[in-house]
Amino acid sequence: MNPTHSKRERLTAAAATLVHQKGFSNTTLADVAEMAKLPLGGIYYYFKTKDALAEAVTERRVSDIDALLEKLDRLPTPQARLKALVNVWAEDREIDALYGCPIGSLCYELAKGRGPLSTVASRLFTHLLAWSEAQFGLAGFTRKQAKTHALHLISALQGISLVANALGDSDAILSETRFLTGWLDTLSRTQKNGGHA
Amino acid sequence: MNPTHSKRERLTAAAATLVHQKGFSNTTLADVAEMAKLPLGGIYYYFKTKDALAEAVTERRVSDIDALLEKLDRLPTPQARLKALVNVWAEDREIDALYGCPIGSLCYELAKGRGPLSTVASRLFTHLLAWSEAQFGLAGFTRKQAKTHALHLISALQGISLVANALGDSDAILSETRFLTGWLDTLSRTQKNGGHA
DNA sequence: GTCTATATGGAGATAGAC
DNA sequence: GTCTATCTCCATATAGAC
Repeated sequence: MNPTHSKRERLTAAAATLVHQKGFSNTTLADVAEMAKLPLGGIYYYFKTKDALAEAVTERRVSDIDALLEKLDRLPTPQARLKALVNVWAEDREIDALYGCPIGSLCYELAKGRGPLSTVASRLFTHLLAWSEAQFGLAGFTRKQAKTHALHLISALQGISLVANALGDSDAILSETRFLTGWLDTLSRTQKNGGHA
Repeated sequence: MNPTHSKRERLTAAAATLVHQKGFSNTTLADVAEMAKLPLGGIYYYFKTKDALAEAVTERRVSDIDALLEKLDRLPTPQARLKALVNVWAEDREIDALYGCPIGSLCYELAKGRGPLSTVASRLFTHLLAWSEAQFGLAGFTRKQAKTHALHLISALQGISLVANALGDSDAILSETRFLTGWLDTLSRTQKNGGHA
C-alpha cells in the first residue's frame, strides 16, 4: 500500500538475493540500488548504514523460517514434520549448491568480526533448533535426546549445504537428505511409543 | 633457511590466522603486514595480488589436512582413524566455536563470486571426503555406502562448526562429536566383518 | 520523500630510492 | 630484496536541491 513500504521491501528483497549470491562484503549498495531500481542515494532514507540493511535481511530470513515452520506445523505427526523439513533442503538443492544455504552462509559471514549483527543472526538457528527439539520431544524422546538429535539434524543440513556448495554438486544434497530421512525412519522404529502428536 | 622463504612463510601464516578470525574480505593487507612484521609494500614482492595470498592460505590448509590424514593413517583400524578424525573437532571446539572451522568458513567465503579461487578451495573437501570414503571402504562397506557415509560424516563436522560458531557454543561441538562417535560404533557393530584394515 | 552530485576514507596496488 | 611514499579507485555515506 504505502509506497514507502514498497520501496523498503524492494530494497530488502534485492539485498537478500544479492547477499545470498555474492556475500555481504561483496555486495555493494550500488548493486542493491540497481536491482531495486532506485538511485543509490535513495537507500539512505530507509537504512542509515549498510549494516542496518544486513539486519533487515537477517530479520527477513527469520520471518522466512517462522513461516516455514508454521506451515510444517500443520502436518499430523512430528516425524512427518521433521521429514518435511529435510525435504525442503532436497527441493532447494540446486540453488544451495550454487550459493550455499541462505541462512548458514549469512551466519558464517556475519559472525566474523561484527559483534551486534552476529547476535541477530544466531536467532536463525535458535528458532530452527528449538522447533526441531520440540518435534523430537513430541516423538517421545527425552529432553536430552531431543536436544542432541535436533543439533545433529540441523548441523547435517547446514554441513551438506556448505560441502555441496564447495563441490558445486547438488547431488550431494540429495544423497544426504535421503540419508537423513532414513535416519528419521530408523529413529521412529526404535521408539517404543512411536510418535503420536 | 632462505630468508625469502621465511618471510613468505610468515606472511602466509599471518594471513591464515587473520582470514580464519576475521574472514578474507575483512582482512586487509595492512593487517597481514603488521602481524608478519613487514612493511605493507613488502607483501607485493611475494604475492602479486591479494587473491594470490588467499590461494597460498588455501594451499596451506590443504597441507594441514594432508599432514593430519597421514598422521591418522598410522592408527591400526579404519574405525579408529575415523573416530580420531572426529576427535580432532572435539579438541578444536573452543577455537571453532569462536571462528568456525578454518576450512569450511574459508570455502564458504571463497565460493561466493570468485571463480578460480573456489576451485582451489574445493580440494580441501575432496581430500577429506576421499580419505573418509576409503576408510569406510576398508571397514567393509560397499563403495556406495562408503560414499554416503563419508559425505554424512564430513557434512556433520562442517555443520556443527557453523552452528556452534553462530551460537558461540563450544558445548554443541562436544555434543555432536559424541553423537558421531556413537554412530561410528553402531556402524561397526552392524557390520559383519567388522573392520580389519 | 526522492533524487543528483559530491565528499570522505580506506584498501589494493605501484614507483622508485636504497 | 627491502622499504617509503604515494597513487588510484571505489564503496560508504552526506549535502542539499526539488
